[in-house]
Amino acid sequence: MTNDEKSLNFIEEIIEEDIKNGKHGGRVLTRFPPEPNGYLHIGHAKSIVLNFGLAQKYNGKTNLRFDDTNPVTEETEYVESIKNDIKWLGFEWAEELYTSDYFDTLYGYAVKLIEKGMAYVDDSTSEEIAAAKGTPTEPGKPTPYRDRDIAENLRLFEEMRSGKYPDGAKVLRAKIDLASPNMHMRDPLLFRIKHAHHHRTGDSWCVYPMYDFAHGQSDSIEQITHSVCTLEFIPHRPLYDWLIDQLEIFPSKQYEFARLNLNYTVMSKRKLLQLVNEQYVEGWDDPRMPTISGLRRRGYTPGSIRNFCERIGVAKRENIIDVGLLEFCIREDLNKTAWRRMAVLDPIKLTIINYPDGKEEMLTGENNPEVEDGEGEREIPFSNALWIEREDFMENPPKKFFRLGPGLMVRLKHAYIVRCEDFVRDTDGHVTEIRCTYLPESKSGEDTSGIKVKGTIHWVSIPHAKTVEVRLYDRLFNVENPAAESDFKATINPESLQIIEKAYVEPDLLNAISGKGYQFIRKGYFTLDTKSTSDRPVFNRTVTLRDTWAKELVKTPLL
RNA sequence: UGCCCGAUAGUAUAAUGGUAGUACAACUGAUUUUGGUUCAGUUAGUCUAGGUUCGAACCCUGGUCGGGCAACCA
Repeated sequence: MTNDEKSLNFIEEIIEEDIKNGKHGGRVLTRFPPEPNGYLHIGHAKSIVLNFGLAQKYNGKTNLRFDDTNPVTEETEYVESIKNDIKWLGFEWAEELYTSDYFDTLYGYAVKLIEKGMAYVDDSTSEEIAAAKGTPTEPGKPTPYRDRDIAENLRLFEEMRSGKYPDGAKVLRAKIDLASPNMHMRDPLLFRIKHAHHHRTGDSWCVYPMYDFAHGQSDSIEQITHSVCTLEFIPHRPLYDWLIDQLEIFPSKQYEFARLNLNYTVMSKRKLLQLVNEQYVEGWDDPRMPTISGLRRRGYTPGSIRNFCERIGVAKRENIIDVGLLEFCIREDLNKTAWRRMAVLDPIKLTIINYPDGKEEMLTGENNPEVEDGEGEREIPFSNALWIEREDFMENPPKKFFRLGPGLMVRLKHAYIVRCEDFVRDTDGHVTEIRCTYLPESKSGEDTSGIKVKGTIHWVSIPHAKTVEVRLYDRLFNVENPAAESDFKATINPESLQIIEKAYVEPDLLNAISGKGYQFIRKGYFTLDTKSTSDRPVFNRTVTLRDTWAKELVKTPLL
């Protein structure tokens, strides 16, 4: 296989085979079918990239269909967020559709099934129905209502629809096989009574179809060619096919792939909702959440997420992806696009004793060293009083410490080489100031000093520094698979958010553009928070830079 | 103990009866005015037992392990 050829995933293989055989005239129509009862997360992104990607690749289209058959959990707020997230990811749907658009048709399908003697109204309670279904190892038994005649079933179903009965009094069930080894074929429920207000159809219905009598039928109505869903629907497939067969409608086909799991996070909507409701996080878009909106606020780009979804592949085996791969994808993206700026998060003062008091000069630094022209440059004010990072100085540095310490030299990024001559302690013995001399002939771009130094550090001129708030995020959970714990909330990382109320940044950072990524040199990638204001700028750390020095410290601790 | 799905380096994913490859991670080294980037390289894999075959990750059989299935949820 050459580099140009990319191997196909199993669904692509199926589609190519179908196209080759002229199935549906080579037409490909997929759908993305979210239930509007929560926000989209990175797992949905995998499905979105798959479904829309398949259509793009094979010259087809993708419908967006809200699977809104359960009025009690679904809300318009979720519809809006879902549409927004899909667009942000960069995809366009062919049609915006709702399963609730098909309620009339679905009702008609049910009548048709009753008329064929393939469905019946059951007055049993849900407990009775569950008991009569048997167990995986024992066949089910019929309830007393299974053999009602067609006319009576028709009349009762009509009465269910007209509101004659309270919730739970009756259900419509398919008449299939109570002894089937597949539990889903033991006379599954088709319609249930719910006197509830629906976010789109209002109060016009009090019977609502179940998933199994809505999803496949909606696929068929839309003439979806490839209905791609996750593994847990495999046992539903015989029912999916049975219903389409009995109703004699367009034969959509269902294919299942393994959903995405990411380590150190949770992916179920129920758990995410719990984190939101119980205020472990700020909301669905908290930057620690694996939601699309959370990742967006954190500073992830649509391209990085799409790329991640393509790299993880599509298969049928269960998987847990290392969140490190997601981080790799955003670093790869931001390294090429983020503008470089300097910010000091944990400051200590550095004074240049041979640089005149009150003197200042404007230095320049390219915005982006990864591209040819640097995407322009910005000015950086310099003086004899600077903030540097506290961790860039050590009183007793080891051999491989390429930063400041007594007698050591470093380059100040975009500025001069300095040598540490001295340092000052307070009465408690803490270092409060580092005193250096600088080499005037070592200025960046016009260095004639002939001196080479191993380290370069970032800095901010104290008289020119601006202050901003910086939020550092870490993984939300301390264990790889929180969902496997008896109490997943007990494994929440108490240090998942660290707020630095006063970080010093170079002045140009006040011009930061919302939505753009910035690299704080040597510290990581950051972006403006959605709640940032010009009075009080707030930056979120998207991800740190790779840090081989930190690894070195783990291998050979300094002290 | 019924039915269904699955099993390839640490994690994912290819190889579709003919040299087990790729990415991330890890580790070496080079380059570097970011301990970033980039470049070169190293380590590391077919769950198991049989069978078919000149030849099996791939086909067949048994086993083992993991996951799913009995919501008026989707």
